[in-house]
Amino acid sequence: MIQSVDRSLKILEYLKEHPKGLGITEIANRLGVAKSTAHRLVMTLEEHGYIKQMQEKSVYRLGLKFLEMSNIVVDQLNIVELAHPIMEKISNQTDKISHLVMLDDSHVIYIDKVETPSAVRIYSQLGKRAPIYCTGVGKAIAAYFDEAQLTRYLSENSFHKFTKNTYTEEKEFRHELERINRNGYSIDNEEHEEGIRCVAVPIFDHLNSVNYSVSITGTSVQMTDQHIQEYLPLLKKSATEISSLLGFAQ
Amino acid sequence: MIQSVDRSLKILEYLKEHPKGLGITEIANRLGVAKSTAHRLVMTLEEHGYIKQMQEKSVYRLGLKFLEMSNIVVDQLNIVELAHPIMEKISNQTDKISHLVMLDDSHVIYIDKVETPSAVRIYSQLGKRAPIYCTGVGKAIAAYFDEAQLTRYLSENSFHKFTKNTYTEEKEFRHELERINRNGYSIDNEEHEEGIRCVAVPIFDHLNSVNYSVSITGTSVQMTDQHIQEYLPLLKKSATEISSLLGFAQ
DNA sequence: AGTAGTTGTTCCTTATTGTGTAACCGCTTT
DNA sequence: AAAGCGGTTACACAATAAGGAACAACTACT
Repeated sequence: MIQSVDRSLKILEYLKEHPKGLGITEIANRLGVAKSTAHRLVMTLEEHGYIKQMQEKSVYRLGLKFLEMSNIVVDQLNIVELAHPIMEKISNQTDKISHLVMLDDSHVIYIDKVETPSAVRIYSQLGKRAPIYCTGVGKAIAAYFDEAQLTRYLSENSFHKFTKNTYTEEKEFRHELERINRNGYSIDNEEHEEGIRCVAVPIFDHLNSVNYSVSITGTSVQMTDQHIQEYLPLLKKSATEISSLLGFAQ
Repeated sequence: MIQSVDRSLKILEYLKEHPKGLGITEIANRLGVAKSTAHRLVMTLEEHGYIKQMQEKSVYRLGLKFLEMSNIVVDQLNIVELAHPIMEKISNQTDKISHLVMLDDSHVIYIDKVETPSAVRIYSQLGKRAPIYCTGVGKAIAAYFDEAQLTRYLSENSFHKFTKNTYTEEKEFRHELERINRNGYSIDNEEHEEGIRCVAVPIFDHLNSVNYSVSITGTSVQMTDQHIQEYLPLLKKSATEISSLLGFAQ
């Protein structure tokens, strides 16, 4: 651990906790170093744009450089890469297919899946689009829509009755979303395809918004309510892991 | 300028330019120091969360710490908070992307944006820096530079011809700024990217100075001169609103 | 108005601290 | 099996960052 670098990063920490800014003397006191030392550290950080001196002088704040950097970080948060090993664990422990989907307007897109050798092959394709209203993964995301998003979705999409369980009434669908939001998970009870059930949970990103979800899928024989309750803790824990890899704090 | 701190920040810069990550040896080579030195610097940065080692080992990337820090920075830029609802109105009424930018030396930084679900996705990133001379938002601000600022800007920056419409002659550029100053709005006529046009207006703060601007962006098909004239009253009114929220008295 | 007490900033000498050399470990390749 | 590639650790030396003191600019109080 290099002392001067460590000190400079501590300065950033202090400024983070004091958004109104700190002066050189305050910084020096907190660090327990001479003013001149603090000054040199601050100058170096300022040179690189990580902190900036306010025009009223005498206070320093965090600089815009962090915006630039965080942007790069967000870009390289490739969710598939991060989520894949976690999904492998899910599939290994449950011996079921796990899916990762992404919100795309009024649909979800399957962006990753993990199969297990012994799991029954269920037709699913990466890149496939599926409706929101009749899939576990879709509903898990929609449960976190705000009112404007939801009304817009409902007005622009009609509900096709794929199976006898498909929700087609707005009122019932809204109830279902509320229930999902309360429970933190959604179930697709053969609403899209006869004989296929799945359980899905939302993934939160660094902005606290839900654009992805992850699910476990199987035939209705493999996925009784009992099975689902058994898998839920693992699935929820996994989603939390993925969320925190995406920078979701708290 | 403290050498070790400077080096550590240079490492962050290298990692920014290599989102796929860099190894210790590569970092050491770029810095022109011994592997052990690079390693110690990297360790210190990692300790604080600014970089992280990937599980496949052997490469380091920027860490999530930047997300955390950038949130603080955004918070203290309360203009974003103030302007956001107004920008939402703009986007809703025009069904186009709106951007808020801030002057930063010889560039502008995108500090907020509002997209609409149906608007064509245009590549734009929060935190991105863009040149002043070839963007609508940049020119809207530069039009209010005083003579000293402008000559300084012109002497320190060269104009790269991104497209056939990019201004590269000082004389023409000065004329353009005068025109913008007279009219109160600027147009980016595919000067930065082919096929993208935008219209931007300046925002005044409590000191009557212009450090921000707000814009509407779209493809050249969506943003004909006619569209721009149609959107202008809304955009100007919105900028006035934001200005007064910042304490601009007039 | 003058003075005492802030602040940030600069200079210079010293020894603390960061540096490079070299060896080491774990891995893949030949 | 050994050579080559990565990252990691140990250590002696001297370059470099640290601290003290003095400065300038500013505010507040007498």
